[in-house]
Amino acid sequence: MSIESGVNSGDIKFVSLAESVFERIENDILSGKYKKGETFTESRLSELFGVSRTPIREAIRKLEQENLIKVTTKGVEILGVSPGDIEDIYEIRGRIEGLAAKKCAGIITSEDLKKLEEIVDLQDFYTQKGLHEKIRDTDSAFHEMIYSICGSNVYSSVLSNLHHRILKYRKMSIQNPERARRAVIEHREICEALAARDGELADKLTVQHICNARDNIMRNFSE
Amino acid sequence: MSIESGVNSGDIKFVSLAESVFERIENDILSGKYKKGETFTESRLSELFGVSRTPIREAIRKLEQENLIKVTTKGVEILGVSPGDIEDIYEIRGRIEGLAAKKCAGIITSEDLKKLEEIVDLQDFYTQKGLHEKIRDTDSAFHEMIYSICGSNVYSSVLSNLHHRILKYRKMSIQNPERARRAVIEHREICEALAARDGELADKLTVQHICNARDNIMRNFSE
DNA sequence: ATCTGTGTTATTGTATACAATTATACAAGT
DNA sequence: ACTTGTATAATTGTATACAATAACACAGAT
Repeated sequence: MSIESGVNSGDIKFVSLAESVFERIENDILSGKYKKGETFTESRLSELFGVSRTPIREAIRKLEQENLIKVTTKGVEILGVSPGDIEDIYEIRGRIEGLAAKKCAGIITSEDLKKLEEIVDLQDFYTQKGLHEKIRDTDSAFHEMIYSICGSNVYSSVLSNLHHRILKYRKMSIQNPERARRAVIEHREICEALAARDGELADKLTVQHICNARDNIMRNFSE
Repeated sequence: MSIESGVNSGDIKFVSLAESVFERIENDILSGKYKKGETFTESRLSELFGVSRTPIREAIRKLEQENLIKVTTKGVEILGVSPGDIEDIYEIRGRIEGLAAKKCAGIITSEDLKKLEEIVDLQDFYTQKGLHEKIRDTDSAFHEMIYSICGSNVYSSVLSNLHHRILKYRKMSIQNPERARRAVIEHREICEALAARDGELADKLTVQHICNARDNIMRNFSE
């Protein structure tokens, strides 16, 4: 995130090379930079990122665990996320993200609510400006915040992982200005339901929101 | 698995130390051997498993990715799976495992079906003998097979991960002989629905099966 | 007594050397 | 032509040495 948004304390956190390499490779895969089937040797990645094989290997283990790569005797093979996976991801999110929203309604604090509304305001602002990357980042922030608030590590990790995996496609989706505007409105409605502590409504609105997002993405594929 | 069950080819697969250490630690955590909050230094794990820190660290990265441990500056802290997580896991499985079964009905082959029935036969056998570990292993095998057959990496990885995490509690559950017998019957019914290619029925039976398993486990907690 | 600074120790993070494994090319035999 | 064996090279797997970082204990000042 940017300077003003992510700073809660002035702490300077040490980030290992292994961790940053992991994040860079993950992002490259999820944003479609590497093609499915492409292979890299550890040495190649090592010189590509300018670090030794040790942190590369640690990053590889994490990517392996996320099913984004496959380790073979010839190197690391990119698996990535196929268009076919997208439908499954939306199917699952459609069934459980509403529940997460319902959980939120019962326990959300006024500070959480304020933060959530600020995120939507920002998303609104970026949508009017047409800044796609920023729109997607605030969109991510909204959903991640819901996952975080809902108070369940299980829901949070499952949903976060699924939402994360469709990075590339969400960016495509949001380039449709009509859909981008609609998404802001839907996020606002979810906020209002949470503010009213109406779990059933938050559930219903979230399910509908995900269904709409799914339809929009699938339209992109058929065009 | 045992010698006779897992052998499809005579291949002797090389398994790295990192991989086997990962599996051993994961199993130790999931079976409740290590308590939540317990910490280990890498050196301690290193001498515990008789290997250098390198494979230990690679195993740690994978466990970290599974949210089973947390790496701190003082060592590796065990997070494990809390009883509170169990309800969430069943809630999610209850919503999506039925869908996976439905997918299976459309594409299952007769070989798959035969294997699945063999698993249930074995589970039946072990249930009559009262061999808890074996019962749980065949129970795992049944569900993992469904995940594998359904033809979706997304469903498979999400469900497999969730199912895997409740290892300890499933063992407890199955020690109730009445529940163990019931589980065999329910598995058979799911098999029959799949054999008849009845997706709706397979869905409904699977959802009910998970609901029953959940109720049984929750009973264990309240007693 | 409490806070603060500093040296020490313990621990994780990284690089590198070496071992083990697997793939590949090529030759020889059938 | 095709298989089979073998040497070679490429790659992953592991151990170890060292660097960076963070925790800790303790002395000294206020």
